[in-house]
Amino acid sequence: MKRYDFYIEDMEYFDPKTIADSGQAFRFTHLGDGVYRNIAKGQVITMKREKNRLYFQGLDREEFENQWSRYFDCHRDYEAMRQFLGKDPLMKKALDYGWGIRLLNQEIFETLITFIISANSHIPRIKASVEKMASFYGKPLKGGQFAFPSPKTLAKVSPEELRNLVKVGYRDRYIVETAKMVATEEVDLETIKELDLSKARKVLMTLPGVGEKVADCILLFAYERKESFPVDVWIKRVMEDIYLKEEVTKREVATRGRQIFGNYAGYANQYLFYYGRDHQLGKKR
DNA sequence: GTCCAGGCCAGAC
DNA sequence: GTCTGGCCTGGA
Repeated sequence: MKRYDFYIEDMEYFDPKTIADSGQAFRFTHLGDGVYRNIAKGQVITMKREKNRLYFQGLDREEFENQWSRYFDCHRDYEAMRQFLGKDPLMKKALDYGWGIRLLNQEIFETLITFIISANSHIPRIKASVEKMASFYGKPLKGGQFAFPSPKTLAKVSPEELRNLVKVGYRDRYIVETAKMVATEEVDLETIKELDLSKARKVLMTLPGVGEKVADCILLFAYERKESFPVDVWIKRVMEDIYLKEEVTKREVATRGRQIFGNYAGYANQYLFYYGRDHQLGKKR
């Protein structure tokens, strides 16, 4: 990176490209030459990994330590996690393949809405919708970028407008209704932090457009519930093929996933997803 | 033209 | 509680 504000040396298991492609966040963009831009927390930052150095621009070292370190999950011991998960052969491969994944700790409302959008969709389309949503309703940031809109703002948008402008399809009313429930604090996203996993899940699922899978994603990617195990089609295929050796319901896959991987279930999930999807694991011909 | 993708919801049993 | 069909949209 030609210009940077600071760099971190010898940071293991941190690769912007892998994070950008891991399907947990939708505002990473490859600007070319290995430089990635991300927008979060009202900031636009760019980063690049070159060998053992991780270059950052748009924030200084102090900001990284105070505000971004947790976002990038830097307070967790990835070595210990990899030791624990690496005991089985498939997971070992998945850990190597997705070596640079961080399990991000993102903003709650943004994660909630983007994962409602993600239902029955795919990454390029989700990203396009989220970018449009930000540019139409978000606060302007530097470089012509936009922050993710607030609950209040989205609560006031009409579903028709959302559908036409942001191309979210039938999820339009889910988004507006959910934004309303958050804006009025009918559902308080902060107090969910205090609840145990199953209770938190239930509360999230009272929001329209949030089912089991989306709730588990929000818990994992925004609430730091690393024992959460979201089950999408890829995880289901991989788990049935490699671990369970039988076809079961998604709910059963989630339960058994948490049993097998314990407190690291969320990490296992992320590596399996990234590896399984790229290798088309368990896909029926 | 047909098919389907990181699911959710409503309605029927 | 479990199962089924319908659903926006865009790209293969």
